[in-house]
Amino acid sequence: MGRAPCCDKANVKKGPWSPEEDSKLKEYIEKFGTGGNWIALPQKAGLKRCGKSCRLRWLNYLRPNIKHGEFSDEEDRIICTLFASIGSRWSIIAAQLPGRTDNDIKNYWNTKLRKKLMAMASQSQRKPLPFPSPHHHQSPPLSYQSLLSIYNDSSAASYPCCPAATAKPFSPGFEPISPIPSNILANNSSTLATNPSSLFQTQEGLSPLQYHHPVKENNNTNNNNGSNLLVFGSEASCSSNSDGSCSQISYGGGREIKQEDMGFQGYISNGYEKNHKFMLSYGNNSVNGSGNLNQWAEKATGYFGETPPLEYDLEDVKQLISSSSNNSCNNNFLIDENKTQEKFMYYY
DNA sequence: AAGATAACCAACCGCCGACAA
DNA sequence: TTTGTCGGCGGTTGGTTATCT
Repeated sequence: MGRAPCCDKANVKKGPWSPEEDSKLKEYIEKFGTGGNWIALPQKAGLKRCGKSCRLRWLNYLRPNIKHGEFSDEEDRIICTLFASIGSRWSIIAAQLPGRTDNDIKNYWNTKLRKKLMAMASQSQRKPLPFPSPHHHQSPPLSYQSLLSIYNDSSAASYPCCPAATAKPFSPGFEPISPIPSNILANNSSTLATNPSSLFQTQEGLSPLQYHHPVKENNNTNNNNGSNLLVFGSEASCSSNSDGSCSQISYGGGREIKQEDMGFQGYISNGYEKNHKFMLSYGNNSVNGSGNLNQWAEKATGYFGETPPLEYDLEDVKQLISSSSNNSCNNNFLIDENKTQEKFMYYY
């Protein structure tokens, strides 16, 4: 049984929005809000548009505080990192980049960022690879892992970070990663079956994303010296700080994350500190370099040759993150040697 | 200058999950 | 439990602009 169309397609306008339509929509929403019903909105607003179209136009273009234009290096890095961790879940990635829309980021990734990484890779092909390449003995092509590594290296100059690094990988303008609601990455969802987060599954088959809720700067109970910890780890749970507050929130099942759930703007204004560390840990595998190098070396696919298999992006980017943790101090990922399970962790 | 090609990006489409009846 | 509706998401399309030949 097919689904009824959301609107009478014969009587709705399609194509680019005119300034008049824009102002009508903007005016209406600013006055009355969406009313929680996009389908009914165009009629009320006097627009001959599909409700979905109105919603998209509002979210991607008319909404206040939308940022257009060039992406910064930091934004690039964040996109790469999140792409590596959660894949093409643009709405989630967008929620971490205030002012950017999922559509924007998706377009940017598909048209520029991926190519940017490729270009960097081809430039650096004359240099020795940071990884052994068992599959290609001559002129080994780069994998996406190394692409991202190259990216991190090339932009590292602006972040003279070093291991002890409280140096922040994010630009001063970057806001904290907001709490990822539970629903985000439920490991038992069918969506995630094809989702990269499944790569972080533990041997035990547990892989929900663990998330350490950011704590306020003045919360001295955090055992990371004020760093907040985001863990994509093995167990859905909520751990308490000594003061009884819960600074670690884990997310299991539930509905999909919504951008408004992320609430990054309100969150930003709530006094969370902005000096963040970004941390990736693969648990035991990441404790020493060889683990990751082996991981790299054992990978049978995902190298880029003359015709880069872009479908391996995600896989490669993910592995890169683990690899790059050990090969460069100027990436965003640090190792938590205390972890015994594979975890994807963000400190901030 | 003109046509061809590439790059960009706004918008559309269809699927999915949540929710209510 | 089933069915219908809606919001939301991600993939894709197609029009426009920029660049190349």
